[in-house]
Amino acid sequence: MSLPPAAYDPREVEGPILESWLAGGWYGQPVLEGRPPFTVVIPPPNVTGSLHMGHALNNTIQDVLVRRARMTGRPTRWVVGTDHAGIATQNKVEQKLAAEGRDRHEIGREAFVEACWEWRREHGSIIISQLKQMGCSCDFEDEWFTMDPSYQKAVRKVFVDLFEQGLIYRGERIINWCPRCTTALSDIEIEHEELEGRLWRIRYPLADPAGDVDHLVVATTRPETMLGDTCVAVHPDDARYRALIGATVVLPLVGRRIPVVADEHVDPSFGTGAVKVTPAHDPNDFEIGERHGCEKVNVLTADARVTAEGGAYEGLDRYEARKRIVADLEEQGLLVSVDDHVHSVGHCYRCHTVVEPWLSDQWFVDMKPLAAPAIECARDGRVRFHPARWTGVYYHWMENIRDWCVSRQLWWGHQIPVFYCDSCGEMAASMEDLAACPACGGPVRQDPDVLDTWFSSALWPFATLGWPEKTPELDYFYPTTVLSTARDILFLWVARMIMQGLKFAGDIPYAEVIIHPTVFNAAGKRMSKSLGTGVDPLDLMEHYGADGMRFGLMLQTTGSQDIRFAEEKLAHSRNFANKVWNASRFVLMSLREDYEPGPPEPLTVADRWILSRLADLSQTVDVCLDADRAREAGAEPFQFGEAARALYDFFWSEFCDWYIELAKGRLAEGGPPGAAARRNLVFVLDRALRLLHPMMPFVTEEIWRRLPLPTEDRADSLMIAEWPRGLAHMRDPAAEASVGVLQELVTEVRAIRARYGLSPKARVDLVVRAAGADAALVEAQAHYLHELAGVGSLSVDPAAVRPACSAVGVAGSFELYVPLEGLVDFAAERERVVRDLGRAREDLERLERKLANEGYLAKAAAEVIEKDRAKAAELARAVVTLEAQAASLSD
RNA sequence: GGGCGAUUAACUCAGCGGGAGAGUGCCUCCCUUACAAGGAGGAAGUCGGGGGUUCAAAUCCCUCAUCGCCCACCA
Repeated sequence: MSLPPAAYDPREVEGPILESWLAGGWYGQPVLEGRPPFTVVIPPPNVTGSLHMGHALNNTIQDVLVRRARMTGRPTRWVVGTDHAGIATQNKVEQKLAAEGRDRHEIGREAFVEACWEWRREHGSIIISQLKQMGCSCDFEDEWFTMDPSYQKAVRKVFVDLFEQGLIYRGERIINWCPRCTTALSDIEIEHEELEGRLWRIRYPLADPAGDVDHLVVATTRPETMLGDTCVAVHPDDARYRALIGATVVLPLVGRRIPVVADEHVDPSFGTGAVKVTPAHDPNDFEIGERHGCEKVNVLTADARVTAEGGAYEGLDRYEARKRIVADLEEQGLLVSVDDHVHSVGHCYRCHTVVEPWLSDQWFVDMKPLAAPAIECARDGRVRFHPARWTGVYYHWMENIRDWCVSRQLWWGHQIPVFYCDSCGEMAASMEDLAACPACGGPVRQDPDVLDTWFSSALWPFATLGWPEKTPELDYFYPTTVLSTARDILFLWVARMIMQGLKFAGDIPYAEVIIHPTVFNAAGKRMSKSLGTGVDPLDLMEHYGADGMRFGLMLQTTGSQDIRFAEEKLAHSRNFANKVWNASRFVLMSLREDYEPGPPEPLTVADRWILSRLADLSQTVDVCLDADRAREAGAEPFQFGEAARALYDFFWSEFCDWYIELAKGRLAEGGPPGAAARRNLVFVLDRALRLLHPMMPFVTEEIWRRLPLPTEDRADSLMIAEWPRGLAHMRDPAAEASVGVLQELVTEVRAIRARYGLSPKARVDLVVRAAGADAALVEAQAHYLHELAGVGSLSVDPAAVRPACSAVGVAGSFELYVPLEGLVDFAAERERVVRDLGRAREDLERLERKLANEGYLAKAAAEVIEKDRAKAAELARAVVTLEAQAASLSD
C-alpha cells in the first residue's frame, strides 16, 4: 500500500466521495414498518436563491441529525425541494424582461408564467447542487417543487376545503400594498423601520364659525392623504372640542365638507387631539369611518399616484404630492407647524419599498379557529421549541393572530381556484376548472390572483409526502421528527405549518422545532448578498473543505441568538480535519500484517483511561444530538456546539496528545503489550470516526475507505455503519484519576525542561517525594515519564530531600526535583516558588475559611464538602512542599 | 409601548449555583520517522455597574447602562 499523503486535501477528496454517496442509494430510505422513522423536511429555499451562510448552518444542523439517525438504524427521509417564491421569482423574471426592454403586460400572463418556468429550469437546481456539495444527505431522488402538479392539487384542496368550511372569505379591507410589486402583502410580510419623519399641523376651517372659533387643527404624518379625508375625529370627552362635535369643516385644497365626529379611539394627548380621518388609507381611520358611516375615498392608484379624486394633484407620485400639498397649504396660511417626529414605517419584505395601507378586495383566511389547536399542541408538549424561549414568542403571536390576507396580485403562483359568474353573481371554489356557472350555466371567469407563497409552503411537510393521497410514505414518515429553521420565518412558515398540519394532515407536522442562531458578519451586520456583507459558503468550502465549514459552524452553534461569523474561525476546523486524517494515518501505519480484528484490550491504565473517556464522549454526543437522550439526562436537547467541542477535545487533546503518545512506546516494543495497544487504537479511532461522521462526513468517509481500519463491522460506507452504543461499561473513574496524576507529573517535568531550555533529546533525572500507594502509582508510570517527559532515572522516595543543584516542582500532591548540574537559576526558581506559595496559601486560606463555616457544613452537598476537603488537604501538602523548597532555595 | 437576547483574556466566544475556560493572536523552545494545517511550555480576565437571595453567585432575583432583535392600529 502506498503511503497516504501527510496533508488532507478536501478538494481532491470531496468530489469522488460525493459521487459515490449519490450513487449509493443510501440518502433516502424506504418505509420499513416496525422501525421508528426519522423524517426531516428541508425549509425549501427559493428557486431564485443560492446558498448563503444561513442555509449552510441550517442544513449542516439537519444533516448532522439525519446522518446520526441513519447510523442508529432508523429509516431516514430528508425531504428536499425548492419554493416557487411568488414575489421573489416574479421580480427576477421581470428584471430579466426589463433588461430586454420588455415588461410582463406586453407579453401577457401565459407567456410570463412560461418565462418563470424557464427561469426555474435554468436556476432551480443551483442551490440543490450546492446542498449536495456540502454533503447534505437529502433524498435527492425525490425532489419537490411547490408548483409540482401534485403539490398544486394539495394547495387547491386546502383552499377549497377552507372555502367550503367558511374559513376563507373575500372582503374589502385595508391591506398592506406594495406599490412597486403592485400586490397586497400580509401583515407579517411588512418590515417596520423607525424613520425620522415629520408631524404636520394643519388648519381645517369650520364651515360655520361658532363664535370666535373658526377652525380646528389636525396633526398628520402623511399630509397627502388629506385628499381622501372624509371626517375629523376627536375624543368625546375632550373639553377642547366638545362644542365642535357634529360641526362641519371644509377640507382645504379639496373643498369637501366633512363632519367632526366623536370617537373613543382618539388619543387627546397626541398631536392636537383632532385626527383627520382617511378611511381608504389607514386601518384605524377605516375603523373610525365604519363606525360613523363615512365615505371611503381612494386617492392613490396601485403604483401610488394620486387618483382623479385628488383633483389638481392627479397623477403625482405620493411623495411629490406630499411636497406640493404642504407647499400649497403653507401658501394658503393653513400650515400651522412642522415638527420632527420619529415613527415606524412599513416596508415591503421583498423590495423594501414603503408600503401603503390601501383599501382593496382581497381573500382572507379566518385564523382563530386554526390557531386554537396550534396553541394547544405546544401547551401540551406535543410540539417543543428549542431554545424553549421561542415558545412564548409563538404563543404571543398565535393568541393575537389576525386574519391572513392570502391573495396576491401576481401571475406567478397558485391561481386562486374561485370562479365568478357575471350573469348570476355566483362564486364557487372548485378542484376542477369550471367552464360554466354551476348555478346558471353562464360563462365564468377564474379569479386572476394567486395565493401567497406561504400559503403553499405551509403544506410542505405533508404535501411532499403525497397528501391528499393516502400514500404509505405519508402514513409512515408523517409527522416528521425535527424541523430546523431560522427565527425570521417562525410566523411566516413554522406557525402556519403547525396550523395546516393539524387541520389537514390530522397531526402536528413535527415534534421538535429548532430555531437556530442567525449568522451575522464580523461587524455584527446581517449577511446580505446585495449589501456585499455576506460570506459565500462555496468560497469557505473551497478554502477549508466542506468538513471545515460544517464543523466550524457547529462549534459556533450554541443557545445564543446569533453568530458573528468571521472566516478565521474556520481555520482550526480545517486543521482538525487534517488532525483526524493524520491520526488515522498513524494508527493504520502502526498496524502489522498479522493484525486480527477484535475487541479492545484494556491492559494498562492508559488503555482503561482512553476507553473511559470514549464512553464519556459517546454519552455526551448522544445527549447533545438526540432529544430523547437529552430528556433522559435532564439536559437541553440539540447542543451542537457542545457536541462539537466534546468531539474536538476528545480527539485532539485526549486521543492524539495523550493516548497516541502513551501508546508509542508499546507499539515499538511489540509483543502482547504492543498488540493490545493496536487493538485499542483501532477500537477508539473507529468509534471516534463514527461519532465524528455526522459533522465531518467527508474526511471520515475518506478514512473509512482509504485507510480501512480492520474492524468487525465494515459497511460499504461509514454513512451506514453502526452508531456507537453500549460503551458505558467502560467508564473507569480510577483510571481517569491515575492518568490525571500522570498528566500533572509529565506537564510539570516538561515545564522544568522548558524553563531551562533542555534539548528534547537530553534526559533528566527525576526525584519524586511520595509514599505508599502514591509511590506505587508514580513508579508504575516510569516508562511513560521516560517517553513523554524525557525522564532518565526515576527515584521515588517518601523522605526525598532536594538534591543539590536541582529545579523544583509540584504536581498535585507530589513534590518533585530535577537535578540540573550547573544549569539552575536559583534566584528565578525561588521567585517562582515563592509566587506559587503565595497563591497556594491564598487558596488554602479561602478553602479553610469555607470549611470552617457552619452554614456551609450544614447545607452544602456532602460530595461538595468532600471534594473541598480533599482539595484543602492537597493544598496543605503543596504549601508545606513549597515552603520547604523556598527554604532550600534561599541558601 | 410590550417582550426577548447579549455584555467573561487583545479578538471571537463557551461555561449559567460550589476549582475562571477554548480557539485565534502574543512570548519562548522544538522540522522528536502521524500531523509545522504540528508538538512542548508561558504571559494574559476585580466574568458591564450597583443592589439582593444563598453557607456559596460569572452562574438565580432586582435595578441601571450600552448594543442587537422581535412584536404593537406611535394620527
